[in-house]
Order: sequence, then structure tokens, then C-alpha cells
Amino acid sequence: MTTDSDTPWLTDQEQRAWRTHLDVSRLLMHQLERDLQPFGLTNNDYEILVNLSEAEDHRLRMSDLAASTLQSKSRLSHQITRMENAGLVRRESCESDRRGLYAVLTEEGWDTMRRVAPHHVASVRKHFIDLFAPEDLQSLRASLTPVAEHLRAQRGTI
Amino acid sequence: MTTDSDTPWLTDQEQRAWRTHLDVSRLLMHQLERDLQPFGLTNNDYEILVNLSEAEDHRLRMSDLAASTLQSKSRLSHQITRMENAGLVRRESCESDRRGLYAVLTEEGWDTMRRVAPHHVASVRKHFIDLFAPEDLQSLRASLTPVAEHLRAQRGTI
DNA sequence: GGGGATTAATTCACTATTCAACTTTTAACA
DNA sequence: TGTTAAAAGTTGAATAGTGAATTAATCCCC
Repeated sequence: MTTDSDTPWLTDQEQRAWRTHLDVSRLLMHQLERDLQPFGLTNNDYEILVNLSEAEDHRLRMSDLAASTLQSKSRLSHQITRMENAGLVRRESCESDRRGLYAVLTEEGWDTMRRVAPHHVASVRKHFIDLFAPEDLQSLRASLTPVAEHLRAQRGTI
Repeated sequence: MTTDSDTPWLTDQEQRAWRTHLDVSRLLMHQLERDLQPFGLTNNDYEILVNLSEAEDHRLRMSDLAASTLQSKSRLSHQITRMENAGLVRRESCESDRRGLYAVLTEEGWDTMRRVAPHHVASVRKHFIDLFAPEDLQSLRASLTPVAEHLRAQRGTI
């Protein structure tokens, strides 16, 4: 059993690193959300638009989209319904597998993406990327990559 | 105006760093949430418990707690109501300012905290801290700290 | 080719979060 | 002092997210 006295508590240094990471994650998401607000988009909306924009024919299977955005299928389903109501995407059935559906970018969705992307990139730069020295950004990525891999290996389906 | 051609798009390196950071944030929160589930706590619950545990007399003003957990007052209010119903905290009125309220850890809340903390720390170690070389953790903190400061300066009230 | 497991996606009921409106108390200051 | 502004906190309605149950199609393999 894990008892208090044999618990490897975080050192001061570790604690600081951990809390800083937490704070940055949260504050950053808030700031990006705020910067997207004038365009009527949430972070989640934007991420869907990015994924579909980069996909062949601007379409992805619901499952794939859920996997690449790290969301549950249920959540994605709701999300796509909202975006469908907003006219940004539509669902299309899949011929090769009749259980399946594609989420497809509409014209309006694509226009929105092209219009908003520069502002979003500017926001990401301003509040994150440009605050690092280039070599620090590299080592950030280098040290974070194994963490991401570890975590991907851990999770089943979200 | 920002047009497409003068947008300083992210380089490949930058993009990778950015997406890795995003993925780690999200996957990590999910994993920690999952590890807390057996104890009937959410990440939010746990964070409140930590803050109150570290506070003098195990109590904090609602506003201070909201500020230190980076939540809106409204959200915190709902959160504390839930935790009050679960018996983990209680509200106490403040003599010096009769608008004010304290959130106070109950005995049960404190017991819960002591019981769960070792497991949570283990989880943070396993899925984050121990995946870095010590010097990498240091440079992570060093490069993230200015970002946190920048973001704190940006936000008004969440 | 037929029965059972698996997969894709949605739905339903519940819980959590947001945002604006509101109440009460304190602060400011003319 | 009065009276207006600001702050602390809550509430309620609307929106978003979760997890289990459900439906429908496909896969497997004997």
C-alpha cells in the first residue's frame, strides 16, 4: 500500500515545473478562445476546421476526426451537429461502409477557415511560439514528444 | 489588414512544437482525471482540495480561490456547491466583510485529501514528471515561466 | 451462409460550464 | 451625509460534455 511516508512527493523544482505547465495550458486555451470569439468560433470549432481543411477532399470519417482531435465519438457527434447547424460542415454518408459518415467542410466552412486562420496563427504566435527562443522551442518539443507518446499509449479510447 | 500572403504561418518545427504541447495538455488532463476517478474526485475537485489544504486554517475566500484556480466566480460557486453536497467543503461567512464567504475544508475533505494525494502525486510522476530528465524539467519550467507571466498579464478576469 | 463479435455512429439522461442578471455590502467622494 | 460606483458572491437559463445504452452494418470463421 502507498503510505504517506513512502510517497515520493514532488520536490520544489518539480512542483514548480508542474504547476507552470498547468497554468500555461489553461491560460493559453482561455486566451486563444478569447481571440477566436470575434469570429464566432470556439477552439473546438477551429480544430475541426483545421483537420477537415487538411484532409483530402475536405472530408474525414467521424471516427478518424474523433481520433485526431482526441475527443470521444459522442462529443464529436454533438460538436458536428452544432457546426452543421452553423453551416460550417455537413454530414455525408459513406458508400463503402454504410455504417460510416463523413464530416465534410462546406463552402462557408472553408471560407471561414481561410478568413480566420491568419488571425489564429497570429494569436498562437503572440501568446506562445514567439515567447520562446527558437532553440528552446526545439527542446520543448523534444522533451514533450515522449510524454505525448507515453500518454497516447496509455489511453484506450477517450 | 492581415492577408494570407503576409501571414507569418508557423514553420514545420513550430507547428510540431505547438501541436505536441496541445496534445500533451489534453492527454495529460484526461489521464489524471481517469486516475482520480476511483476516488470519486475530478481534477477540479482535487485542485480545490489542494488549494484549501495549503491555505491557512484550510480556508480561502471564494474570490481568492477563484483567482488561484483560474476559474470564473460563477463556475467556482457551482463547483463549491457540488463539493459542499459531497461533504468535502463548507461555506462560512466572513466577519470582516459581510459580502464575503470562505470556502473551508471539512474533516472529510481533509481526510480525502490526505488519502488521495499520494496516488495523485504518483500519477503526476508517472505520466509527466518522471518522463523528463531532471535538466529538461528545469529548462521546461524556465522557458514556460515567461509564457505564464505573459498570459497572466493578458487576461482580465476569466 | 448464418450466428456472434466488433465497429460506426448516435441518442438519452445527467453533470458541468458559461454568461448575464441580480442581491448585498463596501468604497468613494462631493 | 447621501448617492453613486464597485466588489463579492449567487442564481438561472442556455449551452456543452460525459458515459452508458442503442441501432445498424460489417467482419469473422466454422
